Amino acid sequence: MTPSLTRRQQEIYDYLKENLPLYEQPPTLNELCDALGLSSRGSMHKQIHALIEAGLVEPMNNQRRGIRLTSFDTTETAANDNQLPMMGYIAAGRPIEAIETPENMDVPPPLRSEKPCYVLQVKGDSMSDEGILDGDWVVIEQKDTARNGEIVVALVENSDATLKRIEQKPGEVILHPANETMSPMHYQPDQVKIQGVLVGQMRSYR
Amino acid sequence: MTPSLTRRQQEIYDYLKENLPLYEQPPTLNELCDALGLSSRGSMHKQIHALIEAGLVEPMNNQRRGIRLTSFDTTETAANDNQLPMMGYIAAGRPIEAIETPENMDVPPPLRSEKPCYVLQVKGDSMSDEGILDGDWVVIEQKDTARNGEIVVALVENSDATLKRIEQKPGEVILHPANETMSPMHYQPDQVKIQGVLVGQMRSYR
DNA sequence: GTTGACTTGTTCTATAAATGTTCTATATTT
DNA sequence: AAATATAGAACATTTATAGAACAAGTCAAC
Repeated sequence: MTPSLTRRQQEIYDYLKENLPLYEQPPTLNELCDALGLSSRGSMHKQIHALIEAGLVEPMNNQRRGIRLTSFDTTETAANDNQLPMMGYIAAGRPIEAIETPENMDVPPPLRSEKPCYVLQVKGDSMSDEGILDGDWVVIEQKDTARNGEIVVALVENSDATLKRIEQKPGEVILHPANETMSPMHYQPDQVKIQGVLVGQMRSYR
Repeated sequence: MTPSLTRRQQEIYDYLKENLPLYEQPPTLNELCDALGLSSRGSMHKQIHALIEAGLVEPMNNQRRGIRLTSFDTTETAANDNQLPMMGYIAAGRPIEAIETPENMDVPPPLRSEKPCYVLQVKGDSMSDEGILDGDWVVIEQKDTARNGEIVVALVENSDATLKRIEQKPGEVILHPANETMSPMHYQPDQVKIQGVLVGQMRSYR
């Protein structure tokens, strides 16, 4: 959290974070007074100066309309950090094929979780009955446990990676293939290692 | 945003961006004064000079009608803005259900085209055989033509919107349902209006 | 060509208004 | 009492503008 601000300072700072991008030009102190219900330009200046001291607002040396948030915080606000690493390819029944240097991909927030995630590209049609087609990108949250019914990246016998719905019972793990003509596969719990859980999927038709 | 311009500088710069292409020749300072409501050529010169200092206008050393924008800013216009409007919901056989105020969604570049695009959310399982499930987001490029085999948003009889593969023959348009148990539907070309082409798809499992 | 009026960019000074800055005084809260 | 918040006055600087003077090019008339 930001270095202890007073109530008013926090209020003004919140307002700036929220509304500064909406102005065509940064507002004057008087305009800020109107917006926040002050009537003294001098008072507003004092508050702004405190925010400058706190390193949250760029120092504005006599510049008119010079109020800008520190770059530190614009990044934190705009949080345009939607990039996740694209780690390789996954095809049912084969190990994950990692690529040398993972490239970053944009992944919108709804398609990922707050936890660490990565992206794989699907090879083959083994999951087509689940709506995951050849060439799709899948977003995987990195974790080693899952709830029943989730689709997981599972490593079987330390060699084969698959993307399947998981069902865990005492002493048994069942992987349900998407294709309904194929029967579920039963394993001992120590034969199956969960590498991640499917949280998002993307496809390009171009 | 451009390196902090004053209010007037921004106004003049915006005017130039907007209107410079409309002049047969770049305007003189006096013409700019007329256009922007100044009466002093000297004042206008001072403002233009500030824009030159800021790197937004080409330096014009005594040239007549020498005002030109720097190429710098064309790049800034094409800014890295991955946001597309989420316009509403599409369910097979019903009109598109528009929402009041479209919200913006992040859409990674591979899932969209260079042309204007928008996002719809799918309702129902009518496209599940194509790997498009209930709740998926689809990215649509706004255009009224398509190539055979593309998936389009088609408006049939001005009332029903569907997402289907299109096949266009002379005098006939065929819409192929994803579900193979259903038979293709044949229409007159003027019964079908193409509203866009599917270019991307996203799904959240959370 | 040369001349001279005209246009146009450039530089300068002066002025008014807007706006940031600093200060003092007073209330309010803790 | 100390910290916080506010108002308002006084001051300083920036911004915007006008207008004069000058230089350099343009163009028509001779």
